[in-house]
Amino acid sequence: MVSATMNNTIHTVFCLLLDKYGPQGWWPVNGIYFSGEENPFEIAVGAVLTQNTAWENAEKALERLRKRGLLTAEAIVNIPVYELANVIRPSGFYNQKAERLQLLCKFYLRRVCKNESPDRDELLNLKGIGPETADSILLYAFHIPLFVIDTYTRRIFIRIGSVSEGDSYEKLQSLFMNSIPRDEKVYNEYHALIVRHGKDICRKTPRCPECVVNREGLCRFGTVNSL
DNA sequence: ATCCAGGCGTTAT
DNA sequence: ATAACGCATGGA
Repeated sequence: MVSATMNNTIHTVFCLLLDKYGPQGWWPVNGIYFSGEENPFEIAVGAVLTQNTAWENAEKALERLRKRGLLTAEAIVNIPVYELANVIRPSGFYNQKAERLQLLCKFYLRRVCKNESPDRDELLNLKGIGPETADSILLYAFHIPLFVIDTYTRRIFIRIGSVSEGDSYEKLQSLFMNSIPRDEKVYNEYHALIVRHGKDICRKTPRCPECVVNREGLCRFGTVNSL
């Protein structure tokens, strides 16, 4: 909106990534899993299942849950935890995730049923819900404008030079939220683009020659790194 | 065969 | 306060 917010690296990188990759369509808003409407509960479950896990694996677990009619909070709290664990096995860490899904579902039944968005602190108090998962749920399921920080975000912007190694989650989140307009759709898209870029180009061993950010001279790592 | 995924909690320094 | 570790499957 203000010119100061438009002319910064964070904003420019968003434009570059969007131009390069196009919209990512994250958390299938129009019903890959549900024909018709978006399902906040399912997005929340997916957010837990994908923790430190490839999305494809989380998706397999989601499919298995749905096929068994287990994609409701009631069903998940009522099934024995070891059975739930077995169903979500493809997502990895299935024992912890099963236990923690049940805690999330109890919270859901107690607090979220009536179209209310959950409170960030309430989510953080649940075992198994950290800042990234909480913000993912609030952003992608409830459309609350919170910028999600993950390992890709750190890696990419450490290399660009905007953040340093030890910076806290909150510090990074503030940086992003103060640098770009508080628009839920922008936050949604930007985080998805960061993940895409981190997977494809800014990997652990980066592919700097193929990187648009590097091409525009915005990444100091790319100029040092020859590969 | 190794490495890594859209983290988090617990335990050790 | 922060570093190290366990949790686990599936794809590249």
